[in-house]
Amino acid sequence: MTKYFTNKEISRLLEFISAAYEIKNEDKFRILAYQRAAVTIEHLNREVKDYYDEGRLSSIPGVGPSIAQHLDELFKNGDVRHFKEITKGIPPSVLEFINVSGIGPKTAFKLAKELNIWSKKNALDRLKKAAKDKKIEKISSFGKDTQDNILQALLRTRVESENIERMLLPYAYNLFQEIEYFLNKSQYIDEVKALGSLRRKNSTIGDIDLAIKTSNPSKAINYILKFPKIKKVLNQGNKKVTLLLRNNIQIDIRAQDPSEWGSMLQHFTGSKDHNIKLREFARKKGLSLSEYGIKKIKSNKLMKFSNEIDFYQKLGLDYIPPEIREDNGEIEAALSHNLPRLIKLKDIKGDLHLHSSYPIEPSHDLGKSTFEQMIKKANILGYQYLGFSEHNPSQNKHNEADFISILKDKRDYIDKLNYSSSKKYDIKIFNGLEIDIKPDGNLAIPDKALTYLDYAIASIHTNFNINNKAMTNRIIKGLSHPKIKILGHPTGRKIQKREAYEADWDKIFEFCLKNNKALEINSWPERQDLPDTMVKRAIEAGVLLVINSDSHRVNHMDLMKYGVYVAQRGWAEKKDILNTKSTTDIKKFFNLK
DNA sequence: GCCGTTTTCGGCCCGACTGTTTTCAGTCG
Repeated sequence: MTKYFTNKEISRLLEFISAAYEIKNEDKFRILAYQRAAVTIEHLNREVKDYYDEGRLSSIPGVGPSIAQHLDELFKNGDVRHFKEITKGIPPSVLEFINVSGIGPKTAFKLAKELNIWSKKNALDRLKKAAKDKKIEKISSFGKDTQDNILQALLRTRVESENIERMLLPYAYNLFQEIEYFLNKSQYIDEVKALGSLRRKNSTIGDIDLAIKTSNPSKAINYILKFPKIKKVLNQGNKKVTLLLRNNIQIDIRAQDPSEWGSMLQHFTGSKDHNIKLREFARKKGLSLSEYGIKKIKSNKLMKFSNEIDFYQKLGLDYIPPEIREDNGEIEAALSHNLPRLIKLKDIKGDLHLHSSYPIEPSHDLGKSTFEQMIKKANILGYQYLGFSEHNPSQNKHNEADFISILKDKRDYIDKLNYSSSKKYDIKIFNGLEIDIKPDGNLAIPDKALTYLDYAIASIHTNFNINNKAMTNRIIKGLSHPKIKILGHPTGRKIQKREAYEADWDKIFEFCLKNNKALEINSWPERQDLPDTMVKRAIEAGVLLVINSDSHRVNHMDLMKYGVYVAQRGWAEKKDILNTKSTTDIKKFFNLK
């Protein structure tokens, strides 16, 4: 009888084994191997259980014959004998403690032992109490400062566990701009740049990383410390400073000389996985990489780089855009000159998911801006077409005749609009609708009413918790009508609020490819749906995507850029995105004359 | 313990900062 373990549970288990090895002073490369396997599995976009069922556990990167065998045993028996032996004498509380910033395996073990905190339950609360009771400073090799730091870190860990966690990208970006504005006022700071996950345009951001270009780091850092929103300076040296702001956001700032600016950007942009892979690659060429440059290992000679392009070129690589530095094959592609030419915001020629205030008596929320206001904005954005796709009229308040009359009226209105606005703007207006896919897969609108539309988006807004097979069939059935051209916010996830629903995406991709349906990348910051990893999968499957803002008012139309970022992170090129195409091509895709 | 376009054996990313046992281990990114 096989047991089920989630990726997260397996990742935590391997992390615990790694910690146990570290506490026992085992070989550091074995520790590293477990750590790497844990991290890979945490970020895997398929279930480890699927690999097990296929007998391919060791095809997971970082999982070799030994770990594969242990995982095999885990799925078969529910536990692993070898793991039990290793973790013998290691308190489970250690796994809780190492989540606290500043506490690693060794410190965790010592705390657990000296304070006699064994079980996981309430481990952090008990640690906090010990710190408050000044028990930690009495342990040998610990002092008052360490005790204070642990207490402070525990208070922040608390916040994390309450799910306040990570910022959405726009929030992080606005905060960065505020800091940037302040820093740029200093005469000692030549340039300020967002690095880390912010520069890579991750959908969520933990800490804000940024760099300053300066020839006088100590003066520059003194200036930084005057930033008004600082609650606490977490650590401070000659080259970097870590701040905690009043909103509990952590800011890492790194100062570097202009001559080393390029290597520094590369180093601090990450991702960690990308950098590790890059340094391993460099090492094989006898080179060692750091934020200071590229060093020839034999001669110990350091080459400096003022820009990143030269840095990558020195390694024989094409310049890799920050958005795809995730160790997803970009280094190999850069070596063989096969990097994607990522889509840009200016490639976008229109927006096909807009909710106007047109009184359509919808099932969900109506937009707040008029057709005219949105067309005017589209003109400013340089768009060539727009698609209005309000939610379908509510089912329980309307009969078939009502549907037909409402949609016929909207058709007439749009036709007139196309005629009148064509004198003012060169923008084609498409008459769309966003239609609910009901739990049984039927559309929430009578067939006859669909004839008035140019196209429609089908979306799931209710009954998310059905099984994989039922959801897959529901989506495919919902997409089947010829007027349906787009699957809206396909996975249904809301970041930090709702998980994506279960579905067989390979099957859905295949259906879309065969039947000319596009999958949406919804730009709404808390959706960003499809997520980047799914974008990459969809593109590899050959499916066409469309980036939409899902605007409910005029200023939302500026959110398009966040959808473009997701597309970039998923390796999308212009050709992969429907709304980079001309009005004529869109008409063809909609089967219109 | 993992891994391979120099290798199936012999390597394995690199440096900053902190606190304390004051010379370096532990932790982090």
